[in-house]
Amino acid sequence: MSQCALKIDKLPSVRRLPAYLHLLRELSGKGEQFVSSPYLAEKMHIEAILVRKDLELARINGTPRVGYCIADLIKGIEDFLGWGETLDAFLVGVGQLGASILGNRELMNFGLKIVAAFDVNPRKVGATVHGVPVFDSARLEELLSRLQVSIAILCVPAAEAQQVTDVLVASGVKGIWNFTSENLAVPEDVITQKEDLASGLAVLSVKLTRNKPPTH
Amino acid sequence: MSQCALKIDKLPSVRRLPAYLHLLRELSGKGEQFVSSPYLAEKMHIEAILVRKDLELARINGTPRVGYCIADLIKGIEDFLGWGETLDAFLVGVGQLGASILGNRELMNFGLKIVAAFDVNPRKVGATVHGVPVFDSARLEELLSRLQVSIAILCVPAAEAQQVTDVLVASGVKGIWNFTSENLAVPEDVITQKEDLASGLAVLSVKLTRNKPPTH
DNA sequence: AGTAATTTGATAAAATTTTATCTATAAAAA
DNA sequence: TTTTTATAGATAAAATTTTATCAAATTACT
Repeated sequence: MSQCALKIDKLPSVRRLPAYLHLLRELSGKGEQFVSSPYLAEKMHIEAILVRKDLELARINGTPRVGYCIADLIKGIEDFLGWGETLDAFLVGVGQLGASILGNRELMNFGLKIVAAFDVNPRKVGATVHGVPVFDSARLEELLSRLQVSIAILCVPAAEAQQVTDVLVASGVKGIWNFTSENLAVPEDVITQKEDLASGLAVLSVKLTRNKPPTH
Repeated sequence: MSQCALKIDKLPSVRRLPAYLHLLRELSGKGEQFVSSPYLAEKMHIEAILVRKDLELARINGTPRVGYCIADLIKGIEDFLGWGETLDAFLVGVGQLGASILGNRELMNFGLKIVAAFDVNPRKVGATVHGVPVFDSARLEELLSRLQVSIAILCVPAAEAQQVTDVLVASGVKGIWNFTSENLAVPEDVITQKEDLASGLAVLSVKLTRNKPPTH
């Protein structure tokens, strides 16, 4: 087995890393130097041992009775996620959702900088939404190749999702953050990440019904 | 072990159910009667056996060589999720994100009906956003007890999240769909579901970096 | 009618994720 | 200084989730 083939999945852990990062930055802002796994566990509502397992990804050593150095942890997590230097991204589809993503100041803290947005609506083209210029979707291909952007945020209506995706892929986009309800078809070397509001609601619904007193 | 204590977790499966529902409704709309696990698997980019495992939750029997009855599946999934009859919900915080959630027509298909929104901004109070009236946040407690709403969608700034949560909990809210970056503290009998944009981005980032050719 | 092909569903295995246990270590307290 | 306490980290166990295997069932084909 080659040194490159080591599987570093741990997707559930990866999913929790941004929450740690958020907490750690908050603590850092308050001037804290160290943090312990029990502290983080309490905040995150998980077990301390799980926190330690998660933080193994950051490859930072803590010290007994003291905890982890917050600055090191932040750096370690950022490095693991590749959020050291921010990546440029395009956003396609400046509807309600697209606009709210453009307005999300926090994204910049997450390794992503949206440098341009695209829409088919002529009344939106030319405008600037939260500091991001909106271009005509017809220029997507042109600007993609010009700016060498490899990440796209997809917020178009479901009916157009696959078609836009095909353009993105053809222009060399390697990662698509998919906010549509479509299951996109892409080549093997393109990564898609689908965000699905409903899945969270499903979890909430199930937990709520399980929480109710039985009705028999 | 009592008959009520049987653990019906399978959270990953639960998370996928809405995606099945979406596909099934689409097929149903096209007049299809039956669907097979290999078909759904291809659409969802997962294995057929996993589809069958997931669909066990709906407690619907398929027939060999034919598949599952789409109408039955839809009903079974809706019932499992408690999405048979829609629940009323309040939305608190009509910012960009809140407004985009109010505008999400699909939510109604997911067992949730937002009957009122709340904001502290006097310029928003009194308005109607996507058909939902916006009230002053000061009236949250009053209207919660009056309308007996048990689900809240939290879209306020992080700094106010816990404070608003305390009001919600005090007024009998049992489920909070949390779109803030705060880890809310709530009593044991209150369910919170935190939506975290960044976690999806983390997965995308990690997969992208793992996808790259090694640099040594 | 008989055969082949496809799909479900049951059972089992494998993989992943979470939790538990224990030792070593560093700091605080006695 | 010695003892106590809290925490990290290693190892192991348990729980969960995904994948595999195979028999039974049903349809389509010969």
